[in-house]
Amino acid sequence: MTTIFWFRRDLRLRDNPALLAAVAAGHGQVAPVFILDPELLASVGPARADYLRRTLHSLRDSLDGALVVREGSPGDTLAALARETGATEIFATADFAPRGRRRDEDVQANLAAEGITLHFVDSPYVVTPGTVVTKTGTPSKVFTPFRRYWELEPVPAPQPAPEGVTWWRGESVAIDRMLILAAQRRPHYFGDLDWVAPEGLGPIGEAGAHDVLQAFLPAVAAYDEARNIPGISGTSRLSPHLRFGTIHPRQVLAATNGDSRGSEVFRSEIAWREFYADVLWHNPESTWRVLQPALEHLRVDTDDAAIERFQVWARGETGFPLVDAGMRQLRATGWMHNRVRMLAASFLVKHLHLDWRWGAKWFMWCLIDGDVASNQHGWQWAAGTGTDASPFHRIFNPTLQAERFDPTGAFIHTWVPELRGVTAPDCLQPGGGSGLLAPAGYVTPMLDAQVERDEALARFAEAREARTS
DNA sequence: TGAAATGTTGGGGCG
DNA sequence: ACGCCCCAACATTTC
Repeated sequence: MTTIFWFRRDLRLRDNPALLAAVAAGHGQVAPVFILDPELLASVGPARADYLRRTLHSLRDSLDGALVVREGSPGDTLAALARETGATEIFATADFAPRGRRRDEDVQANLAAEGITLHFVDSPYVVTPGTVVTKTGTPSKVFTPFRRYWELEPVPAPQPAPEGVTWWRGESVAIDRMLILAAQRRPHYFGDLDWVAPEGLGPIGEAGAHDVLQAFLPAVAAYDEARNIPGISGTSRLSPHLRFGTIHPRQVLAATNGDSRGSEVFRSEIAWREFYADVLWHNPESTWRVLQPALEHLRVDTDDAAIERFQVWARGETGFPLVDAGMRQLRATGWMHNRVRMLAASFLVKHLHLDWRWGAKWFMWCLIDGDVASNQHGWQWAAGTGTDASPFHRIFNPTLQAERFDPTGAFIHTWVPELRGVTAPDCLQPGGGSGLLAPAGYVTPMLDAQVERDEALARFAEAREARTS
């Protein structure tokens, strides 16, 4: 009897244990479905929705056009599809983010009432969130011990794509309805910030993911140093593919298991992704609530002037070249180099005195790899509010970061064209330098970094005092 | 996966 | 030869 395979964050055919389970249970007869859930899509950012749309076209191609796309609530849609196909079993890869967990529990219960079994198999992670525990059986709140236990977990070998499957074919709505349903909920502080359709997204879909991985392999050995320089292509660029599961981290680890310092550091970055998923599993509220009680009442600005500052930051017009370069890269490509993400986040929290949630929201709006666990905890790390986060008083100096990580100004010149006529070290300075030939067209710095650093530390002291008194 | 302030040390110039 | 000072380089502390 035909089974249903519900695609979610695992948009691939290779190394997909849940899909293999669906094929086995259906004796080769499977109805592959992706559901456009208006409720969920409404708060998905436009960049990621567009990326997902392209990925779905690629998935449909690799299924010979058989991907069934339906619009509606997952429970009703799956029940209807079960009636059409006669299926009584549905398979999906388990989801571990708070909203997905809630949805999956509801859908599973509703389908069970109709005699349909929804099976959850595998996870988007090498090690399923919640399984890594210390010797005392408690989850690890600190990354380094987490990684030590994580590394001890067995890594199953990647499995091939299913063969000899007869894909069920049925009616679909247009994949491109994604663009209409997505990005409906805009926070007020975005104002009229427009969305720039990202360019240069790189190879799309499952085949694209493997192309990206292959292209990265020669660079793995140098990853430990190269990954910090935004001006060179030293990172894997796999994040959007891991986000949508066009490749599984198992497959990535299997290909990068060398013993160079570079591959060790790269595996560690995979471990960070899994650590954050694990933290979210144990603390679903950490999506929007700080994990450090001491910083719950850190004073942040929310008035009109603060909203204006937020938008200057989002547009990449702060006058701090490396921050602006990163923010413009984000808008133009839907992706930002991690080194610059950390700097931009530090700047929003420590120099602009804004709520990290605003920044996290903007990143989720623009990022093609935007993932609740990694994004929110990355922000909590930068804001000093997370578990095992950077202490609040670690404040990035935008100029020093530029001197260290973009010493020639290559990255700045790519994204801040106004500064192309200005060479390093001038182009690394606020406003692009204070030489006689001040760069035409570039903005003057929106603030004095020294002054705002002191202000951030004062607010930090204030929050700590309020906590202890 | 901070930065800045403060402290320590040791080489070398100099009287 | 010796003490003194300067200061770069590095280490530690503080925010």
